[in-house]
Amino acid sequence: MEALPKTCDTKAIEARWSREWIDRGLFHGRVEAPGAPYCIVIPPPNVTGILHMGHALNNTLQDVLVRWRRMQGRNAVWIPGTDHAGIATQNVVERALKAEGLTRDDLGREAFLERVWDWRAHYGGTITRQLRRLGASCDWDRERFTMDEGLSRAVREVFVRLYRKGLVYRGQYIINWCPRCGTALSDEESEHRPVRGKLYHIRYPVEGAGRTFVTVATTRPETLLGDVALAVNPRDERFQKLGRRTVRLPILDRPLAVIRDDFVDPAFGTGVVKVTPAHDPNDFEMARRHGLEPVDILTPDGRMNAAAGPYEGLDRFACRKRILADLEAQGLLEKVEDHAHAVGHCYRCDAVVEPRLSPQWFVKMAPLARPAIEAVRDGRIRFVPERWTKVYLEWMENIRDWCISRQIWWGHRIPVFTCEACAHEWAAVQPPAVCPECRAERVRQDEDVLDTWFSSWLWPFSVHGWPEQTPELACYYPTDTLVTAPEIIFFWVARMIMAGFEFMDDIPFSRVYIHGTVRAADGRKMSKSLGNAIDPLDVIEKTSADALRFSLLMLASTGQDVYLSDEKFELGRNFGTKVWNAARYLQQHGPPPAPEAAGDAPLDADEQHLLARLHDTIAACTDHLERFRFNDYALAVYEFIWHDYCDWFVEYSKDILYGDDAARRGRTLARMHGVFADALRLLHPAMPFLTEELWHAMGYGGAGESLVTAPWPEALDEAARQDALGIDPARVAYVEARRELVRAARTLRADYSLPPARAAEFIVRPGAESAAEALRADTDSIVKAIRASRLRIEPDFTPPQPMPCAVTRLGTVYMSVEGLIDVDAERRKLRGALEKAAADLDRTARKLQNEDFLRKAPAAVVARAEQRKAALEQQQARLQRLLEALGEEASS
RNA sequence: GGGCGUUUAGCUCAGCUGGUUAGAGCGCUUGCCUCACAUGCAAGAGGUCACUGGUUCGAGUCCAGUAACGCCCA
Repeated sequence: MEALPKTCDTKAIEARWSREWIDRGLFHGRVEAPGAPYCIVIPPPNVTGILHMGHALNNTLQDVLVRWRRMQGRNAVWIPGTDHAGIATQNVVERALKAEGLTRDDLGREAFLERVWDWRAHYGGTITRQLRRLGASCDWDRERFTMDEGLSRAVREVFVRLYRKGLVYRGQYIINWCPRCGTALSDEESEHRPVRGKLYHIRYPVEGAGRTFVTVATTRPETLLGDVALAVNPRDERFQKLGRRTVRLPILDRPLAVIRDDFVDPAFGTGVVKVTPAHDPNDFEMARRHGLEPVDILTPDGRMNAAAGPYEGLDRFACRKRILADLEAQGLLEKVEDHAHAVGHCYRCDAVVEPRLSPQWFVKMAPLARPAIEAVRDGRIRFVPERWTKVYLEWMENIRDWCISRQIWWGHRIPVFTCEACAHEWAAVQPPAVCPECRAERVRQDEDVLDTWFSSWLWPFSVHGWPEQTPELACYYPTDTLVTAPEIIFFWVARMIMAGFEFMDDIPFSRVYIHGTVRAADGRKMSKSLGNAIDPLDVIEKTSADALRFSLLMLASTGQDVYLSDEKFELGRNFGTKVWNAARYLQQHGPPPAPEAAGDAPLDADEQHLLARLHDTIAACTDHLERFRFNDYALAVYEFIWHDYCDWFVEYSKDILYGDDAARRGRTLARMHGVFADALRLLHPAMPFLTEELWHAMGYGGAGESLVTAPWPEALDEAARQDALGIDPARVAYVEARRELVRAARTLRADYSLPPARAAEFIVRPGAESAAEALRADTDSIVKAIRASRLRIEPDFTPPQPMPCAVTRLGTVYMSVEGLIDVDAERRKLRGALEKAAADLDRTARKLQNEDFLRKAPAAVVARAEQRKAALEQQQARLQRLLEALGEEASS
C-alpha cells in the first residue's frame, strides 16, 4: 500500500481513471451480460456545442443513475452521441466561409456538405471529450451521431412509412420563417418573447366618401403592402354604416373589400384589422374563408419583393421606417401607441421570425399522439416530478402538425422524388435510378432537409440499429430512464414517445426525470452572451470533476432550478478533501487486517452505532436514488461520512488505534475499513474518481478490479442487524445520548472560556443505574472527548458548592473548576432551560389531557408524547434542584 | 388570457404520505495550528415557516383566497 500524499492530485487521478475505465471496457454494455438490462440514452448534445453547466448537471444525474445501477448488478448501458444540429452547424460553417469571402452557394451543395463534414471531423468531438472529463460512464463504443449511415437510414425509413400512411403531407401554410437562417422553423423553434413595440394606427381612405377613413391598428405596418382586405366583426355596430364600401390601401392604392368575420375582436385596437394572409396565420385562415388570394411581399432573406412596389429590395425593418414616414407625410398615420406584445425569435440565431406562407412538409400529429397520451395517462411512462405530466398532456391534447422541412443543406435530405418526365412523386428509402412509373431517368429529389428533431425523436431505438432487429434493440429497448430539462419536453420527449409507439409499438422509456434549469446567482439563465456563465471545465480545473458533480447534486433538489455561483463548488471540494483525509487517517494505521482479525469479539457500543448508521445510510441512499432524490442521496452520504464517521467515530477510534491493545486495535481497524469501504461504494456514483483512487490506495480492490463494478451495499433491517451483527438498539441509543452529554460538557467549557489546554474535572450524576454502568465503562473515551483531567460518575453527587452544570438524558454533568463560577450566569442559563422545559411540558401535558387526541391519534404518537412528558418532568425536576442549589427559590 | 412553480435563519436552499424540540451549507460570533484534515476542529447566536381564512385532536406540511417574484403556453 503506497502512502497517500497529503493532498489529492485530482488532475492526475481523473486522467488516470478515465483512461483505465475506458481501456478496460468497464462501461461497455454486452447484450449477453447477466443482470436485467438498464439503459439510458443521452439527450444528444449539439455537435457544435461545448459543455455548459446545464450539460454538467444533466450528465451528472445520468451518470449517478447508471453507475448506481451498474453496481447493483444491472446490465447497465448509457448510450452517448451527438445530434447534427442542422441550422446551428450550418451557421457555424457558413460563418467560417464568410471569413474566406465565400457563401454556400459559391461552393454548391456537395462541396458545402464536405466542408461541414470536415468541420465535424475537427471539432465535433469537443463535447464528448468534455463529457469524459466529467466522468460520464458512457458506452463510448456505442457512440452515435444522427447523421451516421445507420441513423440516416432510420430517418428515411420513418419518413417513407409516414408518407405512405398519409401522415406526412406537403402544403402551403403559414410557417415561422427565419430570414437570417433562410429556413422554416417549427412552432417550438420560434420562441416568443415579450417586446416593447408600438401599435400604429393607420388610416385607410374609404372609397367614394370624401375624406373619411377607416383606422386600423397594427404592430407591423410594413405588412400592409400584403393586405388583401380589412375585416370587422359582423356584430360590431360601429361599422354597419360602411355597408359594402371598399377602402383604398395606402401607398399602393389598391382597392380592398371590408369583410365581416367573427374572428375579429371588436375590443382590440380600433376593431378593424387588416387582412394579410401571406404573413399572418389568422389572416390566412380568414382569407381562406372569404376566398381571397394572399399577396406575399417578402423575399427569403427578409427583404421586400416586387409585390412591395416602391419598397422592393428594402429590408423589412428599413421598410417599416420608410412606410411610417410616407404614411405620416400623407397624413395617414393617426397615432402611435406603446404596445407590449410577444414576438417570435429564432431559437438558433435570435432573429425576429416572420410568419410566412410557403410550401413545406408537415407531419400529421393527432394520430401519433393518441397512444402517447394513453401511455402517460395510465402510468406506463411517468414524469418525475409528476407535475410535468400535466404540461405534457396539455400540449399533446392540443397538438399541432409539425413542420419538418428546412431550407438548408446540412441534414437528412427529404427522400421524396419527382419524375421530370411524368411528374410522378414518391418517397423511397434508397435513391431510385429511374421513375417507377415511366422508367425515365430524370428524377429530382426534394431540395429540403428534415428538422434535426426528426432524427432525434427516433434516438431511443435508432441508436440500437433500428430498423434492423438487432440483439441490442431486443435487449435495451425500451430504455429505462430519460433525464432532461423542461424546455425539451415538447421538442423531444413528447415526440420520442410518439415515435416509440409508431415504430416500435412500445414506450421508449418508463421514467422521465425532469431536472431544473441552471441559473446564475442573479436568477437569470446562464448564458455566454449574458456573461454570467460559469464554465464547468473551469470548475474542474480549479477544484475537480468530483467536486463539481457533488456540488451540483447537493444543490439540485428535485426538479428545482439551480442557482450557482463560484463559492457553491467549495462544498464539493471540501467534502472531497474530507474523504481524502479520512482515508489518510486509516492508512496511517496500516493495511486493513483480514476480516477474521475482528474475530467473534462482539461490537462495542460505538461500533454498533456506527454500523447502525451505516445501514440507515445505505437504505436511505438506495431509496433516494430509486426516487430520483439526488440531493437527499448526496446529503445522506455526506452526513454519514463527515459527521458519523469522521467527527465521532474517528475521534473515538484514536485512543484505540494509537493504544497498545493490539487485538482491539486490529478489530476496530478491520471494522473501520469495512465501513469506509462501504462508504466509498455509496459515494462512488457521485464522486467516481476520488472513490476509485481511494478504493485502490486502501487495498480494497485487486489490480484487475474496479469500484465501477463493485457491488452496491445492501442494507440490513433492524432484525438482521441484531441477528447478523449483534447490534442492540438500546446500545445505539445510548451512544446517541452520550454524544449529548459530551456536547453539554464541551458547552460548559466554552461557557467558561476554558482553553483546550486547561483540564477540568467533570462529575456526572447519572439518571439511572444502567447509565452509570455504561458511563463508567466509557470513562476513558469521554475524558478524551471533553478534555477532562478526571471524570467521576457519582449517583449521589451533590455539589459542595455551586458548580457549572447541565442536564442531559443520561444525567447531570458538573464541571469543577477552582474559583470559576458565575452564579448569575448559571442561574440565567438554568432558568432559561427550565422555562423552556416547562413550556414544552405544558404543551405535551395538555395534549395528553385532550380526549380527542387520545382517541384519534395513532397509538405510537400517543406513546411518544407520554415518553416525552416523562422525560420533561424528570428534566424539570433536575433543573429545579440545581436552581435551588444555587440558592434560588423553586418557582414553578 | 390559461397553466405551473417559488415564497422557511443574513444568503442559497432541504423539510416526501400532517405527528417529539423546524434542519443543512455558506456567512456571522467565540475559542483552537489537539499526533487525518485550518479546504479543518469545538462551541454559539440567528426563524411571526409571505399574508388571510378554513379543515383537523394536531398544519411549515392539506384546502380556499390574497400578494410578490419567476417560468411555460396562447
